[in-house]
Amino acid sequence: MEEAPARLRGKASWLINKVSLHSHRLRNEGLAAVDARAYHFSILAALEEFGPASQMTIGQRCGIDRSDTHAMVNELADQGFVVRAPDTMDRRRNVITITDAGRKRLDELDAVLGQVQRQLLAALSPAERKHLVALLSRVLDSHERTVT
Amino acid sequence: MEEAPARLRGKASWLINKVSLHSHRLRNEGLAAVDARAYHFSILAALEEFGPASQMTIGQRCGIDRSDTHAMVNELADQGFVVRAPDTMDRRRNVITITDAGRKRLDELDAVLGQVQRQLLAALSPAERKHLVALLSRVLDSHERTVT
DNA sequence: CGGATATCAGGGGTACTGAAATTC
DNA sequence: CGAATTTCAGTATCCCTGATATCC
Repeated sequence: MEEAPARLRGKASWLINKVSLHSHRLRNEGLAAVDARAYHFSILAALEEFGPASQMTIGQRCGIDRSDTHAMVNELADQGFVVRAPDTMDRRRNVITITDAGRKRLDELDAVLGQVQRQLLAALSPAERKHLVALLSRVLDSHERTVT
Repeated sequence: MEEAPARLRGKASWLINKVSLHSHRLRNEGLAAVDARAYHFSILAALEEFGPASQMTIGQRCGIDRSDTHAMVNELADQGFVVRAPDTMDRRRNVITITDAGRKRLDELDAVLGQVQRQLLAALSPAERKHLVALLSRVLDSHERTVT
């Protein structure tokens, strides 16, 4: 790409969008190599950290839409990384539980995504990477807290 | 959204994706209020800064796909903000030129997007906003330069 | 001829919406 | 009854590819 117009280059919204595209590409390439998708990692991470949960709860924790959560849980269940079982206490719910294979898968995907972070932020020093993560976290928090 | 899993919160790729979603939402809301789209601003900015150009060149400068460039130029031409004329030197090309109305429109959209930046980065101090833009610019440059 | 541009048709992924069925 | 959860069907936008026609 040629040099972009100054009015674009200076805008955070444009930069974030462009960096997000590179991030998407690197992430999907890395995960495709192990036959996984980004949502797989998100869901497994939520189940490992917070324990078994309904699909609704998983979606809220990961920021995944209810429709998409359903499809992704299906894929993970087909691969044996989670188990879907009806909740005996509240039969509207399904309880999703991570399996031992799912835990291994989570660690595998975490390693892949760690490498993706290094590729994505290769131009920054370790201290700068932490600073970028901190700044983005504060921006994100400010928008997610106001929703509630 | 509830608190996301730590494995997600710490990853730059995940943060960028989430922030990008908020950015998209704020930007589209702001632009929709004046009946515009993000690509309109990009194209007008490129024409104003670099002068009349073919659709191919505009696309390269703004990072817009050739198919989308065509449709967006159509919209801008319908609104009288640009003029499309065949290039007398090279009749494969269309030369796109910004109009006076287009220049006014560019300033209008720039003001809207300036407000969007302030909303998006409301949690950060002016110095932190500059730092974030600088970090993102370096990340972006490192990925766009290697492509060539 | 090869190479470049513009145009059209359409695919694929992601985020999202509406509505039905079930259960609390 | 209203509210919550799951599930399915479908929409919208964006990014991208393939193919064709035209012209250098």
